[in-house]
Amino acid sequence: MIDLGRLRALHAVASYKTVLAAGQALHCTPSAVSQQLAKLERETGTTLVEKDGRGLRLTEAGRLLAQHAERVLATVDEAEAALAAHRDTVTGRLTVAAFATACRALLPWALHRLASEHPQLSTGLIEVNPHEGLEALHRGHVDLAVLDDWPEVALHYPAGIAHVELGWDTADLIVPSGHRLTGSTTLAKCRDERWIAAKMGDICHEWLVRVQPGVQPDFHVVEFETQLTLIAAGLGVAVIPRLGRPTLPEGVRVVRLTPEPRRKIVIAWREAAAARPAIKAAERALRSAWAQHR
Amino acid sequence: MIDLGRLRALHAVASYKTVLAAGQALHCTPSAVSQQLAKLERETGTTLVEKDGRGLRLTEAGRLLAQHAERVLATVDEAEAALAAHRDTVTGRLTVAAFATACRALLPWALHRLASEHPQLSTGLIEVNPHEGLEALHRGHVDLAVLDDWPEVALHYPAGIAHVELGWDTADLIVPSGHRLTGSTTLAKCRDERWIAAKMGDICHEWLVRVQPGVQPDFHVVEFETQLTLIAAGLGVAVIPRLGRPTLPEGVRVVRLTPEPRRKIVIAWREAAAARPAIKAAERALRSAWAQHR
DNA sequence: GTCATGTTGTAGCTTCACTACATGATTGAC
DNA sequence: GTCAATCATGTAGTGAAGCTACAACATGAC
Repeated sequence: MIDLGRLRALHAVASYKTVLAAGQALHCTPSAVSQQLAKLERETGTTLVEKDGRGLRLTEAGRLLAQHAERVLATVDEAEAALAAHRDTVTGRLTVAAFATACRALLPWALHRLASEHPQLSTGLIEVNPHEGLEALHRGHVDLAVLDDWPEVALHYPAGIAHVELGWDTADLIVPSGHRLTGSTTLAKCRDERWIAAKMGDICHEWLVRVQPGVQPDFHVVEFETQLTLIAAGLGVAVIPRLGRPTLPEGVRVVRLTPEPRRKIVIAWREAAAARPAIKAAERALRSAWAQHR
Repeated sequence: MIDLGRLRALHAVASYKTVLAAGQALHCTPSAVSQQLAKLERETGTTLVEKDGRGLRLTEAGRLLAQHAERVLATVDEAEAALAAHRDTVTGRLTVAAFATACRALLPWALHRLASEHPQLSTGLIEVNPHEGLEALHRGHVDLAVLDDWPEVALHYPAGIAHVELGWDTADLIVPSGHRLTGSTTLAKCRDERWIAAKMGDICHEWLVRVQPGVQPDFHVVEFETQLTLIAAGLGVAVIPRLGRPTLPEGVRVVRLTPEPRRKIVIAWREAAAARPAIKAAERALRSAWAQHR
């Protein structure tokens, strides 16, 4: 198949009339242009130029090919321009993975903002736990992950995954209204409580048994809304983060813990996609949603 | 500017999904394809592919560029196809130079035939003497020349000019009706005649003074029609070729010469343009016109 | 004729692209 | 869990291709 350099040479000669001028336009010597033309003629088996006095003249075939060369070069230009524009455009599809409470408390606002500011971007969301999120990110099933990272159960970020801190979310102990504990306390003092926690394997569950060795939760439910109902019924206590926490029902009370249990909220993406404008725009939108939440 | 080979690699990967298959399609190793992609990414400053399990997945930018690559490659294909079609098509513009009597006796038929058989070909004609014809040919002012070549004043064909014989044209001595010579004669026996010839510098004039040393024509007119009128008026004799000779007026007679003065009718073209279909078609048309003339 | 302007061929250097092979990652079967 | 199959990619080496500098040649103006 024809080489682009040859077409450029032919097109330059067609435009500038002489090999010398074409060479200047292409930033090379006339000899190089002449050689390119000779090779193009050999490769196409066609006479493209003829001598005309001191200069050259294109044959019919040369003019024909030069016209097509112009189209080819224009198409290549378009491709480059489109790519350059793409580099600066928030576009395409962005799928986000996020942990449950972020899905409720942050993503609706962030995705709405993204959609309104960048109509060319289409978005998707899946709820995941942090491990699933990193996996999905790594495998390319999602483009961005919003993860909660408990220091005590620190996440391991695989190579090729970049992450940045969005902020810190504090969790409180939630107890039934008539509970003996008030004001603030430490986890150690709660050792004998009946615990309500997420299911085994869930990071909140992991965190609890890590932070409070020996704890054996009696109730395993995922949704905080349900946990709160169980607490209100006096069945136990739970540690529930503030982000996305439902309005507290009657019959429960907040007890602050010291030290405060905190989880880091993290945004992660593939380093390979770091330059993508949609990623950066999504980070901005998430920060905006985070600020609004606080 | 983007290189075609790289675009081909990207397009193949987009089509075949794996570097391996793309390599097979492009008849090279997967390593080569991989290197091309890596260079394309470096050159564009864009991430085009991402790992996806054992294979690859194109990024948004990759898909975008692959789409454009498809257009570019299609445009290049069109260019090649157009050139190939052009190679087999009698098209463009063909300018012919011919000597005076050929212009009258051959070219009308030949050009008419060319025009009717090849509507895409546009033609032009200029009347020249053989030297002018070769010059015009050499300089590219015309694409084909029809020349008369008197053996005694043989033409010199510059390098790069090809020629082929079309046929031989005989000339006769034309004398007033009452002239002493009849039947046939030799030029030597006409030494004392009053000569009517073309202008100095014209090849017919050159030929006469070369063949008949010492001859000093008294009348110098270019057109044979006029020469015949002068002969009919009894003012002299002339040697007039048969090709394109006007109908003889009253008052003149043909005297055959021995040996017969003959000129070779030649078609010439630039070797560089020899492969052009229009040149070959024009030769065929001229041969047809020549056969018709005889 | 001489000079300015152009094209083109040649030798040599540099760059580029490809292959062969090795390495590393992932998947699915057992 | 291990192993084999599949695939991408990095590296070293090799051969080809492109470019430059220079020379040779052609043309046109004066």
